[in-house]
Amino acid sequence: MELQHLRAFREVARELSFTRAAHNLHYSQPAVTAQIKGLEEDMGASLFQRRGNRSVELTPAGARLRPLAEQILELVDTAQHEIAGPVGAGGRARGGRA
Amino acid sequence: MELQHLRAFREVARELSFTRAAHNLHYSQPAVTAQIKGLEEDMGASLFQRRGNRSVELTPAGARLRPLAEQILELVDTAQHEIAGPVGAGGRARGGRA
DNA sequence: TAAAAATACTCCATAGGTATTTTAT
DNA sequence: ATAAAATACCTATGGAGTATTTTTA
Repeated sequence: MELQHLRAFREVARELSFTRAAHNLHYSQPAVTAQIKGLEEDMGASLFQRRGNRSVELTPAGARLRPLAEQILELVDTAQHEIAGPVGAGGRARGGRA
Repeated sequence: MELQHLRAFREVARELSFTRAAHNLHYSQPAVTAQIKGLEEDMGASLFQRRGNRSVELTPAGARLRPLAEQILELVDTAQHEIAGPVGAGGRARGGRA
């Protein structure tokens, strides 16, 4: 499982569109398709029900993954702020915080 | 941030040794060094205090990251079980717990 | 037919390995 | 001198893009 794939998954789940998700994430549509595919293989389950041109919907597995993905990404975000941000402590404040 | 890097981080943090962590994770020592380095650059902070041959210790930033990393990886693990487990065929959840 | 996802193909970045060097005790 | 991490170097995998095809409403 890769965080990038989870991000793609989250976006597609929100948009219910690979194309829009790709646009939002600044990826090409095929890239998102590949990311989701990779995640699906990784999870051993289909996450979305694709149907040609219109309507993408979450499979039961996708629906179960959704909240987990959000939690994970939120935690990652927290980590990024907790660590990257207040690094000055213990080390040395690089003149940042006002 | 990459999950693989977090796994490496977690292992090094536990072992306080790049070599042992590498061994446990079935990676080469340089691979782990690179993973940690990547994570550090990604986080914008040193995570370990390396000192030549002996003694690796967590920096304050590393210490802060540790619990977050464990939470994230645990959640990932949960996801892997929740999704990959009860899905089986890519089709439908058969009376799965909802 | 149209709109959206999948596929084919290529390129480049990077992850990983082996061999070696550097570092600190 | 030794033990451990860092560095150098090479290779292979895969992630991303563009162009195109397939699909179904």
